[in-house]
Amino acid sequence: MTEQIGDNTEEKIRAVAKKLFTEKGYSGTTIRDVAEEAGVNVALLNYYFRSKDKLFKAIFMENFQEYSDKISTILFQEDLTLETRIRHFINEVTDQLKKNPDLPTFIMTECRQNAEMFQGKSKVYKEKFENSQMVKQLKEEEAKGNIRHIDPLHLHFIISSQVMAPFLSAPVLQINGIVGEKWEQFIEERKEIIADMILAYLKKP
Amino acid sequence: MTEQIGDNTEEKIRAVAKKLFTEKGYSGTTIRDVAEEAGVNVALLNYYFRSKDKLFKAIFMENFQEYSDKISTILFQEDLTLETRIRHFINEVTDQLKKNPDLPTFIMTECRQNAEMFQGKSKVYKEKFENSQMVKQLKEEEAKGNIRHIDPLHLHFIISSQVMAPFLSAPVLQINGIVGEKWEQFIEERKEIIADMILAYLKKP
DNA sequence: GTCTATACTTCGATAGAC
DNA sequence: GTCTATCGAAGTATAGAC
Repeated sequence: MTEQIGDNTEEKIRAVAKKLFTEKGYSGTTIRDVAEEAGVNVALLNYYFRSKDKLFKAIFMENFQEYSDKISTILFQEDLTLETRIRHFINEVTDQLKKNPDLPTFIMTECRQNAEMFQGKSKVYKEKFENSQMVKQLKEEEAKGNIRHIDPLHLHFIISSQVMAPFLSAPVLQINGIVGEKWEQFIEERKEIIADMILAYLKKP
Repeated sequence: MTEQIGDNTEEKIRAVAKKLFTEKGYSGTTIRDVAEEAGVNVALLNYYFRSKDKLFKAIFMENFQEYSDKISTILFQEDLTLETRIRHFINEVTDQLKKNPDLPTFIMTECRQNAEMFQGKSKVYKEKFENSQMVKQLKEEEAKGNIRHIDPLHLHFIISSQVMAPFLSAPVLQINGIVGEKWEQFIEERKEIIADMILAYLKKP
């Protein structure tokens, strides 16, 4: 009973920083904002995290890892048909992002301003992807004449960008009144539309 | 012979600022950077544009207008079949963005941090879209049984986000070696894939 | 129009008391 | 662990000479 989850100072700072960094980006966020909203002072941030940069990286890499692990899992899972895998991928990654709606923006912003940080991770991911069940399956189905030819990179990019799009564009949608209940519905409807669209394309001879 | 286009100081500042703002975002850009790269001093920026904020908005709104005008034109053009309109839209908007590759990021960042600025523009655009040839055509073709039903908002969002995706994700693609010649090729290939994909979906009963 | 010089503000970081 | 106080660096804005 002495401690509630997320109730200690370090967690509080982390939570606030995560919120602000994803909302306003690295440069747009000041450690003073974070401190104020967390109800502490600036010195304490540096006590826990040494610097703004380290605070950022601590939060960011945690988020990113979680997300890319989820993706890998589905890409490699053994017992799925191509169609099921694609639907599963779209549904799971969407749900994952719903829990972390600012992650796509987070990744984009950071890649733009801090590319070096991703060089390594990205190379590993690329190799994993190329050896995944998904790519293997794409080649097999194409050879069997079940689907048309598509560069796996293109397919992967299309799926990923379609899943991420409403999160990246959330502010634009918001301006158009797609918020709250409507937003939820919009995202859910997209799951099926996107999957159907990709599968319609693949299946067409 | 006394003046070359874009060679006067104001245009020079505007050009440099546009470059830096789109590269590094608003917060990431300093007026000292702009001044230095434009070969002038800080005071001159404030002489022409009064403040960093006004400089930014001047450039931004100019870019945005150009882009949304292009979109409107294609949405309203009279003598196009639905298929041609979709292909045309994808091709034209892609080409437009190739000339202005940082505009999507520009818009996203700004909507996130400065939503009020778009409230008006967005409402107007939405009404225009709902009364466009494209939406009219969608309803007609659906009534004729030529295409399946889709909420025009979903379709518009899918097309737009797919066209913008590689620009928003440029840094991620860059990390994966999609640069220069490869980038050019990637974008061009996508034009056809995206169009085929959307049309495959629509045409499927 | 363009420059120098400078006042004012904000930010990240740290020293040191408790 | 947490706070106050303060520093140096970077940024914004303006006054005033040319």
